[in-house]
Amino acid sequence: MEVLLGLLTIEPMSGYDLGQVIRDSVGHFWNESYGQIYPNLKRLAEAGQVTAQTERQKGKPERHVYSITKKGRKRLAAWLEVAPQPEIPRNELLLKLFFGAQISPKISIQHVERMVESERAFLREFKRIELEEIAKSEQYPDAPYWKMAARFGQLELEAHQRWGEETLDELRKIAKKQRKHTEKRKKKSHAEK
Amino acid sequence: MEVLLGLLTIEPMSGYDLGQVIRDSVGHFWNESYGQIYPNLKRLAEAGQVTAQTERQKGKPERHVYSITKKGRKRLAAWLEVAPQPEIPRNELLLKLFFGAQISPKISIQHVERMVESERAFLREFKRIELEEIAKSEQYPDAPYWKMAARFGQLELEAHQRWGEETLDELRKIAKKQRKHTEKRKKKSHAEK
DNA sequence: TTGCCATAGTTCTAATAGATATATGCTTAA
DNA sequence: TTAAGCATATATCTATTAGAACTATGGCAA
Repeated sequence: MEVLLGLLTIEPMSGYDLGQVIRDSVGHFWNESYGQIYPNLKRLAEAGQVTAQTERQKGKPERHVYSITKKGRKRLAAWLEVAPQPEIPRNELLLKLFFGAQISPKISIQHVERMVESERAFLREFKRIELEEIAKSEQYPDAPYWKMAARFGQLELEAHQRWGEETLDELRKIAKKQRKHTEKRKKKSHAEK
Repeated sequence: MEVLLGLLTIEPMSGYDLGQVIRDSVGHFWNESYGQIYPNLKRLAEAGQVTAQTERQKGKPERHVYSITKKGRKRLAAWLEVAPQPEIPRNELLLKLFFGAQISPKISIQHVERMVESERAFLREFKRIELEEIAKSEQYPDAPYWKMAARFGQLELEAHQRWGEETLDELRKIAKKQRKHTEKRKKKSHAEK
């Protein structure tokens, strides 16, 4: 909920815009579905923490643009000062890997490869964002903070890539060992025929 | 739900045990509340994927020990082969940092320091676990997989520590600059009196 | 004309954390 | 002796959330 207030300090926006901006600016560490955005904007408006202006648009549907109020800024500031709660972890890849002995190592290899590949694309995206932030840093007082948040994502992705490489090595060793073992088995069974 | 099946492949356990084991073994990347554990065990039992045995205990309440069935093993294996979905991020510290320009840098410093300190304790815990895993690795076919999952946590924590240090440096610079600016302001306002 | 896409918003379902509560016993302190 | 605290063990409930599914407005292309 407070992410809406935070983003409205940058500029007034519609619910749809907020959804887009959340995805594009804080999406690597925060998520908010439209199922929450719209009802929460309504709540915030009722509480006098944002105001809504209806706009007619050419070629598009009519939209409600929300602006933060003084009251909203106060609420945001109060929230920002509260100690953050830790993230609740829920990493399906790791859970599947943890029980990996129940399946072929080839499957685990695929799971890890998929992650490594998709996160590589995100890493490239961070490089691009970094260049943009440098260009913007004179315009916005928030920019150093944005950069710090982005840096977290970058370091995390680098750690994931490193882990991915190590883990693929290990899994390939296990797969090789198993193949050997399977071949041994086959040989033995052939000899028995 | 499938984490329950996975852990029951290791040994039969009660719901309470499962809660403890989840916290202690996969807790750095997976969470499951008792609000899910009990209803899900019931569901799994109804589906014939686990069986329940009631035990009387001396000095403690009666307990239901669950064992995985063949059917349960099949379900687990099928689930393990499905491509994992990415984690939904929700990192409150980063969100609060992102909007840090709205508050004093001192508050942001506190938030980051708190994280660095608490994750340092987790890092020490990983070192301890690592020694244990080495000792166990002959006993369990799963042990290499457990080690890989633990390694992820370790690398992630190291990345967080690194980020924390960089970020505290940066925040301290901002705070210093602001203090200077505030003193300049004070001087100026004093001169105007 | 229909389908697709983008903008814009709403409702609904399934899932989850964690708070709260209950129950069984044992131990310790008042 | 009683109450509180603790561990084991389970169950219920509330608030929150993602994302699927849906509706609406327009424009453009097949």
